[in-house]
Amino acid sequence: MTEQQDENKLIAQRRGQLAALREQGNPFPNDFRRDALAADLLVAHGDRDAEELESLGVRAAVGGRLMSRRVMGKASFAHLQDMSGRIQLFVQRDNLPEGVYQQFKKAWDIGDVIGAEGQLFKTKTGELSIRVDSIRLLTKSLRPLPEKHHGLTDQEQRYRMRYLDLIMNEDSRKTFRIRTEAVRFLRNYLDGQGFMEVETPMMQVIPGGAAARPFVTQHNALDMRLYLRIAPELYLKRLVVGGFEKVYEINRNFRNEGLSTRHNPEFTMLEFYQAYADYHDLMDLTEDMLRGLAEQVLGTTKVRYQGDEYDFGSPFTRMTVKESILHFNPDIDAAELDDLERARAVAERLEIPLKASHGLGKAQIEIFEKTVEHRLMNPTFITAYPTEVSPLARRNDADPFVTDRFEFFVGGREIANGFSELNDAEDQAERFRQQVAEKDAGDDEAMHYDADYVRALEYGLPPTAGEGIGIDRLVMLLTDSPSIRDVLLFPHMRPE
RNA sequence: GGGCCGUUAGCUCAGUCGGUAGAGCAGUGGAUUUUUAAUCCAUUGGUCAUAGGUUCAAAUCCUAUACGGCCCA
Repeated sequence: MTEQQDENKLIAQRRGQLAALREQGNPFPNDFRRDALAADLLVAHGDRDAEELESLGVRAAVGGRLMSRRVMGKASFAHLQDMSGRIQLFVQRDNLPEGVYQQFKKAWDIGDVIGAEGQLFKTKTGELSIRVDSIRLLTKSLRPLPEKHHGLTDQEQRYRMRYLDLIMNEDSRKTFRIRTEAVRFLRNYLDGQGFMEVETPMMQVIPGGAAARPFVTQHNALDMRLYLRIAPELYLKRLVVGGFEKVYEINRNFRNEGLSTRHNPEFTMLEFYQAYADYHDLMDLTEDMLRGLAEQVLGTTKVRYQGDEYDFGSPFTRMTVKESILHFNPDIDAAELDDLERARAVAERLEIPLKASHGLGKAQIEIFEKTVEHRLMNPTFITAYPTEVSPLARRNDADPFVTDRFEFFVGGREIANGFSELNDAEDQAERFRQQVAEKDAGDDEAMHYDADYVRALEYGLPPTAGEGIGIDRLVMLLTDSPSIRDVLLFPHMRPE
């Protein structure tokens, strides 16, 4: 958008007012100091009656954005909005120095940032208000705010101009406060369990730890290609090798994929690793942590999402991939899932396209994703993922066809993925070689061979379990948001 | 990538069968010293997303493009 394109008469008018204000001095002063927030005043004095307030004579200086103005001749009511909420101002001509009321009425606009001071009182309708005896313009706003009662509803504008969305929509402010509170809870929880927060590279020479297409960038001085990370996993496990036996990181991952209501190119992941633990321990931890999270952030373990309700209070369901397929597909026989040819026939019946290179494990997962995943509504752990689709997970001792791995689902969506780590360096090397073969065969999401990671494992990774939790999807659940864009302050958008 | 829907005043939205572009809020002028979607009177404001096409005539019908929303892969 060019500078001039969206100018209009309303903006021109305000520029005129600003020019007039410049004549009188700096229209952007920064010497006003407030001593109260709207919500704090309401908490402290909202319940007092008119006489009590009058006798107490409480004064307050508030700063905020002018959100409404009702002029009734020589007196006006207005609402000021600050970071905490809103408070009403009662502005009277005869209570202000000569000329100030006229400025308030004519030169200032809704949307301007104002500082005001006066005594608290109750209006005859009982609303706590400030009887203003001092008021100043602190920032002139040049653009008109959206309509006061419908607000800003256009999704595109809400995403592109989040600042305006935040000014206008309390729901939006609430969503991002919950997001911050949720992340804070998770940090506190893990800190309390003795985990250490760390930061690992966002730019990697070999993008590892997940199956995804990376973003590519260029380091000029070293003249080399670098990748934005798709996961921190392999670095966090190097730290466990180094003796930091309980670590976590909350940070951005980048995946070069399409956009959808569940996908943004950059998204936030919590990953944590714990030595001398297995995937059962992490399921227990996850269950306790997420139940506590819901209680802390929502005040209840019943999470309402898009008209449904998910119960985080009861023990989370746990079943294997195969059990879940049989549970949701009564027409499939257990034996059909144990034979590649028969599993392929099942996939064909379900209209799932399989590549010739896909083995039995991949076939099972395709059937699972098509028929089970979207039906896992209440919190559910699915375990025993095939080794074929789990190149970094430890094989199960009793059944090496599967790994000691789980994924966690709520509302039909994958929220977390965890497993006992593969710490057999020779097995890991072999699995990397298989991934490379798949990449050579055309799978551009297959992993690279990471020789330094294998070398780290050769020094010895203690028995360890690790997990990743998708923060954005978790916050979507907690805030009843239908799109990932609703929980990202600045979601990725095509250029205007 | 495919399908469906949307784009009209600063914002929220109407716009009939193709026949002069509408409302509310905001703004502007006026009245108003307890309003809170304040009220009352008057009033300004439009590249109907963009580019083509059909037609005597297009916001309206057709095509393409852009951006967005929803669903599917």
